[in-house]
Amino acid sequence: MNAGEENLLKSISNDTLLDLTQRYGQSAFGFGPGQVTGSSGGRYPLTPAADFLHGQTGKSNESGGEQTSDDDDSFDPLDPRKRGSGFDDDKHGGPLSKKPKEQRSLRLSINARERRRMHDLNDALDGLRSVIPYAHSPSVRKLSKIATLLLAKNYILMQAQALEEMRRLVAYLNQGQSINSPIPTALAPFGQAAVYPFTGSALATHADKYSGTTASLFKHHNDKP
DNA sequence: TAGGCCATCTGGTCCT
DNA sequence: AGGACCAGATGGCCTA
Repeated sequence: MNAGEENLLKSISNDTLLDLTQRYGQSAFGFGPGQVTGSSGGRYPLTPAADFLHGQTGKSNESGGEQTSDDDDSFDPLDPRKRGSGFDDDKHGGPLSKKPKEQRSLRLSINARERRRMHDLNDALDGLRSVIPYAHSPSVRKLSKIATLLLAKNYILMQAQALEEMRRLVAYLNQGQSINSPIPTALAPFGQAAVYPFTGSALATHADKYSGTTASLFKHHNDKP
């Protein structure tokens, strides 16, 4: 882990998590060990396990060319979300319009493959979104890619740390000490520092970098003027 | 209107 | 040779 990453990890703060909690509501962060927020929102209907499996199998299914030939995938130039730069569009006189038919065909094939690859990547990101703790509500804006990765990374770190604290607690109890004896300093913050171990605000920092403000990441869709 | 985010195209590189 | 991966470029949509 390099210094930048370390700084990032250390900087996920209680404040940031508190902020997320407030924005998404308590239910979105009602996760203890073993409890991931329910993905009952309409957008992420799969269970985490099922979705993970889907993510694992989806790539092989789709990339295997199960149903898509190179040129007949779901690309729709009229769909605003699927429109690209249009360089292969004769109407725009792109480079491909001047190339031999064979080269153009090859290019289209490569483009289709790349599109599928990116769709697989996005499917995997959706799967990741579905298992990290934030409000999976249709009224909440979907996490951006970068926010998804940052949140997931820190969620993993928090879980790992919580697990470690749990192990230490079990070891301590197994030593036969009275439960009424003073809790060691190391265990005193269990449930707080263990779950929210970091100080600073790297997520906010990165969110600011990529989104302008942290708040913009979690804005509600129906917050329209 | 500017900035953020995204999908797509494209050419280059690496791998099998 | 063909496919996967990557990064840059481009243009569209959305929001503050």
